[in-house]
Amino acid sequence: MPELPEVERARTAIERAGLNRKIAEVDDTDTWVCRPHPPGEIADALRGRRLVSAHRQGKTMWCETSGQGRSRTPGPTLGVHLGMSGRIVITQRGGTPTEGGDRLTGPYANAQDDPNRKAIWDRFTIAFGDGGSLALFDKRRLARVRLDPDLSRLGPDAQRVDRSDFVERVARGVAPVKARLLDQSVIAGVGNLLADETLWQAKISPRRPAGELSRTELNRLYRSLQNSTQAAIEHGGVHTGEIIEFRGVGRHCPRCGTEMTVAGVGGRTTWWCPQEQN
DNA sequence: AACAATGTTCAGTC
DNA sequence: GGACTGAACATTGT
Repeated sequence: MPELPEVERARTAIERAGLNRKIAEVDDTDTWVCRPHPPGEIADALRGRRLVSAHRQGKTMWCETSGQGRSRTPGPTLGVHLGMSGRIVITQRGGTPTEGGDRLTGPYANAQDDPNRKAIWDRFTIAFGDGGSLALFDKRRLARVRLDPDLSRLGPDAQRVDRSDFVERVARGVAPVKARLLDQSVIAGVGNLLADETLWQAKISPRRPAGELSRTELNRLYRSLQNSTQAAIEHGGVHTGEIIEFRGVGRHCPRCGTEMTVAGVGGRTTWWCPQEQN
């Protein structure tokens, strides 16, 4: 699931329900998700502190932490990347399910109250002193947790980049424009579904070489990206986009009725309308 | 059983 | 070195 809109919602959930609660214990024993930190390293760094703010650039999130005890010196930054399927689940005092957090829905709804969920799919957990917790739930296990994450290779956030910066960065090279949009060092936050949605809205073929787009097309692409991103955040995620339900064999373009085309572009399965997207 | 999956990274080629 | 492509990564769902 997680592209920029889902990560933004997770960040908001942390901001609303996960801050300023004392960290009593941390389970960082999944050495794959927490690599390269050895078990206990993240726990030792966080125990006794509090998360004090939640930030995001593209699909990368991080929390700043408080000093310990009377110390005014801030703690380390806790970086979280949701990977392909990670979600943040926050519980309140006494473990009440996810009030204010990201309630599990859709195919994972069953896992919400599954007693085995924690043991099997919670890859990283912070236990707060009040009895609640913040967990990284991730079936696919491609999520990442790390201290003081390196953000230097991320481009500007797709939601905050201004138009001239966007145009200058995207309109380069001979690679397909979709590949350019997916490159996190160019613009951070666009994933496979949001890219298809944006290109469909802008009526631009995903295969067009990025450097050959006209000024008009680039402006349209920028607008479409802003619109589809904002809509996805408000409506609950990229899966709420218009084009998403038209990914599938025999499906038709919701605007013109032409049968959708599928092919690999930029290394990902890509759907587009061959009639309108040129 | 084989393949795709909303993610990143790294090896290899030009 | 930069630009670009494709495979690998761990696991699940179809």
